[in-house]
Amino acid sequence: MVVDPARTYRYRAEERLRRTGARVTRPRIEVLAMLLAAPRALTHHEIERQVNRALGIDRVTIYRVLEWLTAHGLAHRISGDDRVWRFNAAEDERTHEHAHFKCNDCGEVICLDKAIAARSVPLPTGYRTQEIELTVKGLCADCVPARADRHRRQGPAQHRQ
Amino acid sequence: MVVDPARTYRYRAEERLRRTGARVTRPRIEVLAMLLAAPRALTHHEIERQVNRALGIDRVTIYRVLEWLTAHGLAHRISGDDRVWRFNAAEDERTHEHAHFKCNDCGEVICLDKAIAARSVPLPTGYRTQEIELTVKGLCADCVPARADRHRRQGPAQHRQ
DNA sequence: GCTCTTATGCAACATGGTTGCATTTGACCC
DNA sequence: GGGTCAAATGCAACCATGTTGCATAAGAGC
Repeated sequence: MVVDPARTYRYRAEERLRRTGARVTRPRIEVLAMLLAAPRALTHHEIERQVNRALGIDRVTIYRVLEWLTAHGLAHRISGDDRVWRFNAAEDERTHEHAHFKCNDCGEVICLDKAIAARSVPLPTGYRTQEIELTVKGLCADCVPARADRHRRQGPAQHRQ
Repeated sequence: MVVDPARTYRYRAEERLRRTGARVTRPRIEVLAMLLAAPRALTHHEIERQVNRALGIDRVTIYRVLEWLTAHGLAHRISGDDRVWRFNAAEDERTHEHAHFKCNDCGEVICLDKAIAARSVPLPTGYRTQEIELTVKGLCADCVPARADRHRRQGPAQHRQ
């Protein structure tokens, strides 16, 4: 039996939305489905390009949907050093460990959640830890081979947004 | 013997600038002196408020000076989740470990460099680590006691910028 | 299908940072 | 001390990312 993959993600998205008790709307379904389908964290831009073009959903709505999904634990937001937020579907509706990898060349961000035990870090007296965020930066599998080459000719790639 | 502390920092700043071999200018001296004097990372805003008001140095120049200091290893840039860059004087002109504490209440950022051994983190096949960035978030010594209290009355504080 | 709340779309705005270009200035040389 | 010239500065205009206010549309319970 052949299934349209996008449809499957939409269905899963709808289900999750329904569980929150809030309204299940087209923009929420589409954005969450896109996050569920993505193998890495997506920027507002990437989502807008697809969802706005296909369905004419407004960019402000997308911002608001992303904020709402984050607030309701269906997605989480990763802030990098390029001043662009990236979003993931929350794997299992509990908070995750905020461990990420970011490619210094193409800007790709992926989650590393597992494996990273958030150990305690010594702080000055009186300070209190609430969360620990670990970001590994480097080169992703696509950029490791491409890099030396590309740099010789034209400098680093534009980051995906 | 009594010494004007600001003058001392300016002197140290000048010395470091001179060692780079590049031009030693007023904006560079002032900005670097301010970073050297600060016990925590400063935002462009904080620097601008002081340096622009006192000396009329342009905000664009401050941006460029900060960029230049960073590129020359005299300062480093910390990017938080509020889309604001913060700057530290580089302690010893070698790269540091990028371990920071950020207060979730007032936004203060301090360096934790020591103590945090950058251990290796397992990545997917083909990925390569270049740097590891560790940010601990929580409450600073000033905000731990103030918080419960303030929250009851008026919500969290504005971050410093 | 009616009603009421909530979400959406649109336009205008805010913030943080960048670029282009004419003018000024630090540093080297005499 | 003064001349020279590349490099730094100041200014204005710009850009990217994200926000706000408000009128309209559309879920969901009945």
